Amino acid sequence: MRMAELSAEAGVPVPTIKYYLREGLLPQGVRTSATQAHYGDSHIRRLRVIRALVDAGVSVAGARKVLATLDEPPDEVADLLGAAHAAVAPQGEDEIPLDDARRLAERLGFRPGGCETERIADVARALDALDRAGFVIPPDVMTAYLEGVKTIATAEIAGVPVDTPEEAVRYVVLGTALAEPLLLALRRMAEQIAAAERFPSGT
Amino acid sequence: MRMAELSAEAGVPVPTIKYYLREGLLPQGVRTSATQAHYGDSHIRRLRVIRALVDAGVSVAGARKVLATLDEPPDEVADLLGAAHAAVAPQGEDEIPLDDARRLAERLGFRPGGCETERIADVARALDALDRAGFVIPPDVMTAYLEGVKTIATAEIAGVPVDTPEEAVRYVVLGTALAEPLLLALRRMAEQIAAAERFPSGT
DNA sequence: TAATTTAGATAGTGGAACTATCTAATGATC
DNA sequence: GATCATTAGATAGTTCCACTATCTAAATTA
Repeated sequence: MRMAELSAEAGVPVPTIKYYLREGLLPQGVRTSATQAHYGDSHIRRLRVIRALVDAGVSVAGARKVLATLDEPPDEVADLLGAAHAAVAPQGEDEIPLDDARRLAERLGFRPGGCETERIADVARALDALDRAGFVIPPDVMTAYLEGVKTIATAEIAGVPVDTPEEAVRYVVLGTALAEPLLLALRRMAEQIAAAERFPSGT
Repeated sequence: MRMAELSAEAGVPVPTIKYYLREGLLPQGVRTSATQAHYGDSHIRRLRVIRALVDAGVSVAGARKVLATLDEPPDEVADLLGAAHAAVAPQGEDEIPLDDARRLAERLGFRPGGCETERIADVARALDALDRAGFVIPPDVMTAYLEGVKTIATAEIAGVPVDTPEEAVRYVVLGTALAEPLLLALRRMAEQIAAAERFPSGT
């Protein structure tokens, strides 16, 4: 298939496809001459994934990392997850206290070596931001956060398909990035439902 | 306090403060003459909240909505939550099928009137994005998502302080926006911990 | 009086994600 | 085989966003 058809199939403008090619998000097609190349179904699928990532709020640079991990996955699941997380998590350089975050990690069942420091730092940064805004999360709510994410994460990891490595990689890498908007949307929906129960329409 | 001091106290550059004033995120100070105004502690606190929102990934336009809700909150909790959600949720115009999202809402305990359609549409959009990427969430994992967000949302709503309306408003509005990065970071951490248990360092 | 500070207006910057144009070479069609 | 459309690759331009800088006239402070 040629560029025009790829564009039509995937619903992505030609200049944008060229941009993704330049940025290394989409592999080159098979060259048939100096000014022609042709593309296959894998390109269509890849384009759909790119759009999904970008729509999910992942930057083009982040999407490149995610896709690079998909293409050349590390062998160990922990490393795979680490790469997926590194591509998606916001990064900051500044030093922040990790103690509170570490305590939360322990409450989640953390054991030394069971989780990279960078993820603890993520949590620490989020806590720090809350703190700087003067916002305090009630202890009971924090406990529920831990319980909720534990439920979620345990099921996600239990759901990693072990039949073929490709499936596992796809599941872990894309699941990390693409499920985020869904989880946030589900939380908002659940909040409204819970609010309707507690405050039945009258304050 | 004058502009320079406000800037120093809040750690925000003067031009940025002026920008926030222009954009209506920060209320004007009390004018003492044609070229002077002075600011109070409320301005410092407000600036910290603005920075926290922006750091949390909320756009300046979104932050303006969040702050407007803080300043003039609706009376009903449901409306308050709705306004906070509307300010934070990604918005899309296109028509998408709501059926799957509605089914999830029902599994969360939805009852007609218990949740605005816009939140269901959010979920629907997230599901659609997953779908377009060809990514399928295993049923067990989706069940865990529902259970997890239900745990989280129930505790959050139960934690709404009812002593003073101001507290309730602050809790609902800021909690909606500021807890998002924390939840995502906690999920990533929990995933790594769960992965370390299931795949103990050797695929 | 002189130096500093400020409000308000206007304009400029840098990054991100596209989008457009151009050229030379191909491929498809008449 | 002439003509017209298409393409790769290069380069440049656009739009939006969140700032950041400059300027002026007035006011404050030293």
